[in-house]
Amino acid sequence: MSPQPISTVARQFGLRASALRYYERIGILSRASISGGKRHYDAAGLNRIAIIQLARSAGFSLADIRELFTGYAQSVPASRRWREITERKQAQLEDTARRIRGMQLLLSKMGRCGCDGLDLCGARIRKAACAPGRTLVR
Amino acid sequence: MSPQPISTVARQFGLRASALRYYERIGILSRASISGGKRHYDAAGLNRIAIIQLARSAGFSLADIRELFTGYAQSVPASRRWREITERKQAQLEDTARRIRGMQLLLSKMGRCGCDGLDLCGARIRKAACAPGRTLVR
DNA sequence: CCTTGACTTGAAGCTCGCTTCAACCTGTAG
DNA sequence: CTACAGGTTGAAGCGAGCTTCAAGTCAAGG
Repeated sequence: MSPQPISTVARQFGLRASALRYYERIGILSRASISGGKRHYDAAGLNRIAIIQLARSAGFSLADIRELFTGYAQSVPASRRWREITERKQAQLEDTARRIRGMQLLLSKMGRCGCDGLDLCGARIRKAACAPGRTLVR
Repeated sequence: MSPQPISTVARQFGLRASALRYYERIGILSRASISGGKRHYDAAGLNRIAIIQLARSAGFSLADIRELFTGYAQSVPASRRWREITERKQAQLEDTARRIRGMQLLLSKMGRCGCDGLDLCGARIRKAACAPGRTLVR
């Protein structure tokens, strides 16, 4: 398969061309070869985009992804990079998940609020005894 | 308790004074009475801030909170407002939680990647057969 | 040759929830 | 009186992850 233009690649991955250019600008995509004033992506480029997409969908920030590509000595194999980086990410996600569970608990209490007016409700929250719950999560 | 100055209130709630002024500006806090060129918060003001804090900790955006305060006819009691709004939020949180679980699953697959080079790994992702997992979560 | 369409560039804009800044005002202590 | 603490205002900045815009370039088709 010959190198493809940016619009084709973008469509393939469900991205906008502007996103690909942005990735290049911030250095997570190496500069695409430009011929005839236009970018063309070969297999290596497509592979990298695939990695970016997968990592994004697992919650990686673009900074995380840059680290994956450029934060290790060349000799470090992909497998170890993934292992190290995914471990950190797991911890972060676990944390996020915990906060979400806290919010859900709080929400279920809030849904059972019996106050007439919001002011009263606020007063009860301040006394930490309102139906919406007395534990501030965080 | 007499009306308190902004710095005291901010400290009480663990906010910055600038945040309180911001809330006022975007209309989720009613304009504080100003005497001697300075804001002073009475019980009603404090109650409202307490509600805002609780709602924030349950994942409400400031727009959600504005709706809670001003998106209903005056006659609608607090209890019903909470019920309606928390139901929507529960659904959103459930959705977020699902996506997080998807990410965790994906991450655990990624951690077991055995690829040597990232390019190879990307190629496998493209063929949807790489260790990091073949299901793109969303 | 001219138009069209797809691309290029750098710069600026967007959302969210604030924070920071500069310039100014007010009340109190010494 | 001055100095100082602690406010006030509007405007601008931040970070993340892009998108949008204006102006220019390039190749193909008629």
